[in-house]
Amino acid sequence: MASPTEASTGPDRLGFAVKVLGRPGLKSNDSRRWQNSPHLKTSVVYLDAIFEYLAETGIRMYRISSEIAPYVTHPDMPQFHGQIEESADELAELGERIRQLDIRVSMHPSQYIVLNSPQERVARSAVADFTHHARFLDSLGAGPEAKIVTHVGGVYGDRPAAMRRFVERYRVLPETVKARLVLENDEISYPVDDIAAIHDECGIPLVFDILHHRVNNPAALDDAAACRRCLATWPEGQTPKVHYSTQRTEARTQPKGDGPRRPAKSGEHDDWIDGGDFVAFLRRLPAARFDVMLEAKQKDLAVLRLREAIEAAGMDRRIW
DNA sequence: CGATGTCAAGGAATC
DNA sequence: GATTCCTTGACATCG
Repeated sequence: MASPTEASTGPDRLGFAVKVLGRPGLKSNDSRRWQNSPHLKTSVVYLDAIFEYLAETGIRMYRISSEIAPYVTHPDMPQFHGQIEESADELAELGERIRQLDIRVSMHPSQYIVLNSPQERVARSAVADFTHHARFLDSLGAGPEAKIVTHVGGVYGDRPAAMRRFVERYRVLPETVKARLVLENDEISYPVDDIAAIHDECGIPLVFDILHHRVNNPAALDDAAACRRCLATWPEGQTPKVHYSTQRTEARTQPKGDGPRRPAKSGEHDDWIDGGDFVAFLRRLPAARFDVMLEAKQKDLAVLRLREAIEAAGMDRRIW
């Protein structure tokens, strides 16, 4: 790499999360239960096949399942805790392949990982979980753009105090975690202006999620302004990342018969990305560079379909 | 084989 | 303090 940074000079990236739909039989992690001794090494074999598929389709961004190392932080199952070390060779090899393919990877720990919880036990286990995620990405030899995405957490009846707890706990995280942790606006509790305030306190980079913003935007910031606010929080030389999805407008399962149609729940992801909306969004941010993680139910198929809309629109801004 | 129950974990609303 | 929903898929067991 020519510069100390790793920002790509190619087009910005379009990616998807975890599950592959475009080819039958590809699994994203070893999800067997503990009785059957699942292992990270098995997940790595699965990932290898997924990256082969990504190479064939030219998809250059992918969110790895946070269940990749089964039970690795489970408090009652110490026999699972050494999986990352046990898989060091396999992970190094996989990481080499990921770098050759120039794929940006990320992870997104589950809803149970809550750094700002008033319960010390919960906060400690969040730190342990982040640490394990960082250790996994480090074992791949992934660069600094391989991020771990989280939310602020709960409100607990006192928003300022809950935000302060996030900041205080972020400040004392291990450096390996701080190098990778990024904060996303959520659909219920913490909109962009709140996470921006948290960034101002502790410097954590922000991931703009457009769907969450559209359903949780009390400050009435427009999409492009809110996005710009988040993009500006990233360190020089790292390409920011944005989450993009289209809101489902009609419930997936409808009552049988001629009865009234049931509306979708607010904030539910649609199967696909609205290409016209996406192109319009990008056109409002002509000078900005950022990678886009799509969160559509049709996963990789939605990436492939969105490419068609981008091409048809004849965009100047390059994203693929 | 198809149907059904289960899964480590938190938060919030409800009673 | 206990219960249920949130949301998701796929494993695992049952009939």
